[in-house]
Amino acid sequence: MPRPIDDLFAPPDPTPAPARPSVVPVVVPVALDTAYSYRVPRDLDVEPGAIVEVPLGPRKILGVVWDEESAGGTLRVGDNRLREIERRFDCPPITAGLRRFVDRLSRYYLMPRGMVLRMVLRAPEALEPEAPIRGVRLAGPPPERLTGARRRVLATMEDGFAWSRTGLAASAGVSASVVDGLIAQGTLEEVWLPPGRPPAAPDPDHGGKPLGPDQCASADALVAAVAEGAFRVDLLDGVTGSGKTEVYFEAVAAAARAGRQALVLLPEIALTAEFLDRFVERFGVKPAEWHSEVPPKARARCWRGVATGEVRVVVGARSALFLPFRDLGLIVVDEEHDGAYKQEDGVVYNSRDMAVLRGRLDDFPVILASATPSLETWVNAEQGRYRRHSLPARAGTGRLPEVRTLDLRIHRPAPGRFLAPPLIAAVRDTVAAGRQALLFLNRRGYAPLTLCRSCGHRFECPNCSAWLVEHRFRGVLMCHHCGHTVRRPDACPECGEVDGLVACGPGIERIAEEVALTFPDARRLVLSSDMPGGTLRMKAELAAFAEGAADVVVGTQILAKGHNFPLLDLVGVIDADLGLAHGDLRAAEKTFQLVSQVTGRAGRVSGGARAFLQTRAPDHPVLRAVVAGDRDGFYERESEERRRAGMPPFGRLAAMIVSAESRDVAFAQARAMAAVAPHEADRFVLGPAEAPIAVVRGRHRFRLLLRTDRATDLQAVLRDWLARTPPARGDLRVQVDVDPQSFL
DNA sequence: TAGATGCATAGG
DNA sequence: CTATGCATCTAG
Repeated sequence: MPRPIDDLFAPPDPTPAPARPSVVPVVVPVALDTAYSYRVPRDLDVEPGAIVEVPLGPRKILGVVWDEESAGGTLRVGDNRLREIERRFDCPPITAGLRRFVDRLSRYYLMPRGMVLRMVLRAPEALEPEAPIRGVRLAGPPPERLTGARRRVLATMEDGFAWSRTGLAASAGVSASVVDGLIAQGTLEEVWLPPGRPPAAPDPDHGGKPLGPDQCASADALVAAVAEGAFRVDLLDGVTGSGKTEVYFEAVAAAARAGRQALVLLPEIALTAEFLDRFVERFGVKPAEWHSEVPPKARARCWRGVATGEVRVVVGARSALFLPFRDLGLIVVDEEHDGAYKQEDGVVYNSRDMAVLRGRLDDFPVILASATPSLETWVNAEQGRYRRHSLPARAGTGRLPEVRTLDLRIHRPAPGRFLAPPLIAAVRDTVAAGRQALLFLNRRGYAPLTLCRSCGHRFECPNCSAWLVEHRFRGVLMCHHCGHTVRRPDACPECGEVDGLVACGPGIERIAEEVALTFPDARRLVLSSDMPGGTLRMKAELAAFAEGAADVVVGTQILAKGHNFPLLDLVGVIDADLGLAHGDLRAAEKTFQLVSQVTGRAGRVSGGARAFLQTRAPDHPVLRAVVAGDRDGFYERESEERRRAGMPPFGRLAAMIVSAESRDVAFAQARAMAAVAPHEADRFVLGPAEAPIAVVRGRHRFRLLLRTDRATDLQAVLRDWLARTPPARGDLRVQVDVDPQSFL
């Protein structure tokens, strides 16, 4: 065969092919930090990044061939007792960028490298080619005995197409054995169906709304950043409803045009059906999705497609950051301030920060979008590390609502009630005008405190010394710290008084009750994350409300998150002081974000919308900033206060999380660790009231906070603390939390 | 992390 | 004596 002409003029290969290394480092997805050495069989070709199967102790597990320089130990080249790599999977290698990402993340959060790699290898089915699906198609005459079930199957098959066995059974409403019976009769025959394809590539020119002038300017800057392709961070900072999504869609389109992959991170993607619709509108196809509710097959397909480069755009939750992109050219972190970006369980990491790290390691731009940026992002923009693009006004015909406080000391609700008269009047007007009202209270249940009228006994959690919250609908008292639940008693356990228990303060159920009494003719809807039906039902109800299926919605946090309610004219915040009181050092920031987001739901399409903040502290700077729409003023004051207190982002904050199944065991360890806290100059705090901060999967957790002013390496301080920590015994676990978002 | 091992205790 | 449960150890 003649050689191509270019080859004839190519200089001869200057160096002979390097001898294949006979021993390579392999990182395995278990709690180990250093790579282990394995021999490479003669007939096997492996390079760093190759995904392999290796023996480890008694089992065989996945591993990734690592780089000698960063393997974390020395390669045991001379050791003749090394075990051998079993096989190499037929799939693209993990890129150098992702390997460096695993290295850096594990250092930053003091996690064993293997545990971080485990998050990359989360779809083991993706490594084997997808098996063809057993399908059936019509092949012969109807069976002799034509039962009802069989008739339904045949009716379903009338379209003449091949069906998968399970799909057919489900669609016809019969069990799979009916289908098998028809195969045995010769009516149907078995065929192999090709496995499903990964989602089609988005079309950057499919559609798009015309952008306003501010949107255009921002979009142009972001598109230019993507075209240039180098690392930088852009903050897209636009008020609620300013059309940020459309703006960053242009950056995604630019990445698609440049033939590079893009990742859009969303908090709590399971709820964002609306986002997917907008994506389809803009790009003509659905994006590949990656989050915990994606079923295994689709998950494997997504992973594989991302690795081969076939999948161009992924929309995902925080874990999508660990997908093995072949050529990632852009990450967008939408609602970057959202706490859902922080993983608090297992490997602790904040994916907003790690998105920036990934962009730096692979040299591509990262876009952070939010109407209420986190303080650290705002400060980074102020200091010029991030470029800031502001969208100060709503897109289209929308206008920001007029926000005012309602001083509850003046506008007193009726006894035992929680809605102030002006808010009641506003709801009435709004509903009468055929528009919608939203009442927000960030507290689940009926009442946060139950006490005995005759002896003053308070119901407290035996684990946490927090008040038990009454859930009247379920008839229980429940601890929101640890989940401890008891049936609501009729009599006081202290003095035995019957029917003397009173509910104090409002929860969302109680507001719903008051709304039903106050507006009996309005169509009402209650939404709370703990209601039966889960995500699916919530999604449906949010969509129904957006379409006008109710006049008044009462709900918790869930209402603050990015939904578009075109008919919404009024927002009432039942307790705007909630969240300002407790000891969370980010309380002001979080309250500002939450109240801004929830009031920002109104007036998305038309002007004249209003928002009321019920409060006992109308002069609180956070509320005044929301009322005045003075975002920059708020951020300036808050950052000044943080700077003075040496709190993040100006000082370093970290925590040890101590957990065990037994509260006492965990607490004892926390105390012991407090005794060896690292450095006199570092200020150290055991969690507030020395109470467990949470119970996660049945484990009581304490958090030990470390605040340090030293310009030293936080990791070094923590490593030192860990080293002097008394050894964890039994099921006790100690883990590090760098820059915790809250310590309550 | 997960499986193997070793030790203490309960039951016959 | 075995069965069982739990803490501890270790992997190339």
